[in-house]
Amino acid sequence: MPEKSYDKRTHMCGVLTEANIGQQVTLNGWVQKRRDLGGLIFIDLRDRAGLVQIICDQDLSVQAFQEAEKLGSEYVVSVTGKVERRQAENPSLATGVIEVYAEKLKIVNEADTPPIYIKDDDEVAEGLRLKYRYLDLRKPSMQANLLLRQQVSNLVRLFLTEEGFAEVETPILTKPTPEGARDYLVPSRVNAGKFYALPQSPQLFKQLLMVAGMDRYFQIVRCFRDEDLRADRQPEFTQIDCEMSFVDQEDVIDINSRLLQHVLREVKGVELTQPFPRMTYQEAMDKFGSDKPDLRFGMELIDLSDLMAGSGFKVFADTVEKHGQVKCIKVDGQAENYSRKDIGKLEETAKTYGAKGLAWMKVEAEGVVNAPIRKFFTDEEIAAMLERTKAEDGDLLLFVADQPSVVAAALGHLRTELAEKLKLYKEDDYQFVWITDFPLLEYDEDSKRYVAMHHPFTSPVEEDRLKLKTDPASVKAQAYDIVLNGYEIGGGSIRIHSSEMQSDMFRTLGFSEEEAQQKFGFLLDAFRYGTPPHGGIAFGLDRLVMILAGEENIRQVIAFPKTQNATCPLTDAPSLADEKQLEELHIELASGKNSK
RNA sequence: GGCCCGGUAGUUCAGUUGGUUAGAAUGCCAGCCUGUCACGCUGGAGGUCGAGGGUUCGAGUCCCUUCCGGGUCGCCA
Repeated sequence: MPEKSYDKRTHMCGVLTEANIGQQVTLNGWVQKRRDLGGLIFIDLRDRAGLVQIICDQDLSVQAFQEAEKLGSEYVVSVTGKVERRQAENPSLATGVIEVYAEKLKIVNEADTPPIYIKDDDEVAEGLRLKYRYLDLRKPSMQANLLLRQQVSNLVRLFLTEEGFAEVETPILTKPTPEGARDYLVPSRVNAGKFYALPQSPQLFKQLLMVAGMDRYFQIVRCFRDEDLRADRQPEFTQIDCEMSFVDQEDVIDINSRLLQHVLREVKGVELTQPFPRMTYQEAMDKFGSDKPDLRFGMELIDLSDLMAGSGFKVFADTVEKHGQVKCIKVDGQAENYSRKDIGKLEETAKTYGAKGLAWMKVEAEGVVNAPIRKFFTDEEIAAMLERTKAEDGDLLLFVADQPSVVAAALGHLRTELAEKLKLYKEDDYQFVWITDFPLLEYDEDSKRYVAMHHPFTSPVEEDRLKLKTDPASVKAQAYDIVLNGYEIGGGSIRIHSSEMQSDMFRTLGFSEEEAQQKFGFLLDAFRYGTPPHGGIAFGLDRLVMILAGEENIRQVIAFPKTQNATCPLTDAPSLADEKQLEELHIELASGKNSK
């Protein structure tokens, strides 16, 4: 019988310590690095557990030495030898006090020179990293991210299971949803001309599971949305999806706060106190200009509208007159560090969010205000502004005057941009906040109708129920988002559980009776057979793991992500279909010609 | 769909006002080297300057188009 190409390993590379000194071990791994000193060859051998140094000395083993001479980067080898204490320790390596004296070395498989560096501090273009993802994933940081992801999934799964949640799978081939994001469509071969959609979320199925009496459901589930990508958005992503029966908003918030507390404790060793902070949507927008405020730092938006109403600065006064706002943020101690040019750049940022400009003031020594707009204000007005903003010498004030949504967007984004630049927060700080009291509906100018802010199955708060017909815009929703460090990592609501209420909601959204029946008839039917009050939440697992991993990009915690173009450089998906396949699927391309 | 940034050696980048043969580091190849760990030393190979078109005596450099990557606005119930 021919000898196997490798010897069975006894240990992982990265786990060897002083305790193994004197032991004979067999390691299987990849050549991270070979240092050939002529008569002596060092190899850094890598596996998932880490690196260990192998030493090949011809006085000890001619076989091992001769094989080692042939090694290149990323060759797969099998090494047997004795663990010994090093002559010179390497404190930067976990296994740095020991090394393995190779007695036998087998080249298990050769490797072409890798096109990208396989080390954590590389700066290889991301497109290349994705094309050679199987090499990129050999990097310790990427392996750590994937393992962290598994750890979080496991913690969630165990926690929810212990809390009585049942894990149930729901269909991936499902029905297109009229509201919400664009669907990925899947043609049906056996039903000519008909399509499934990939789920944007298992929303309706989890509600049906509540009707089914499952009481508490969860699923760690892939979801799909055919929208443009961002650093924190992929077209397919994973949700931790939960639903509970006979609960109110407080119940859902409580259990999920405890879930997050548990995850943070286990993963980060951080002890968060309960209850988590709360903020209404309105308060978040007013103070932070965002419904996902980053609470790791202050720099809140300060409203000066009342002071500016009759001021000498016409731009501000007129804006207030037209029901707009004048707000500012105070950048502590940065007056000297921001030149006009720097402020000009900030103004460009403000303009991307619709602001017409960015006014500024620098408070110099002894309360003297330096600003192009200084001349428009009386001393009393300046004094009032300084008092309101609590501005001190050396502070920089940045003002935006516009309609409230523009002021919020512009100052909200400036706030986070400045905080990042000025490092106003610690990387290992985890600030959760629940955002509540969202509006149920918002008016959509494009379609000239109300659309659900969360989704059309969200229940209004009890006291606003009757206003659904008379004053839809003022109705608050029993909806809540959980925000971590400025990222929305989850959101949910108490759902509508009566058929009539759900019909009312569809009417408010402008659906005809027929449309509602055709699109959601199955839900309305289900609701007639004894539906418990229910509600739930869904977390974005990728985003949560991204934050816990300290990454700024969701692709870093997904094994095989898509590029901004929603393509995969590794597999070259999406690709053209062959003609036969299209024919089977009853598809004719718009060009009129199906071809490769 | 809009805006911004980028694309030059396998990789990361530099490349002046448009001007001779497009450079560096690293990687790779060859030789030397018994305590390296960013090993060292010597030598070498390696380029469709993303693609196409234009301006020019002359384009990596200027103009137009286009493709690709990243960020972002819109979009993401």
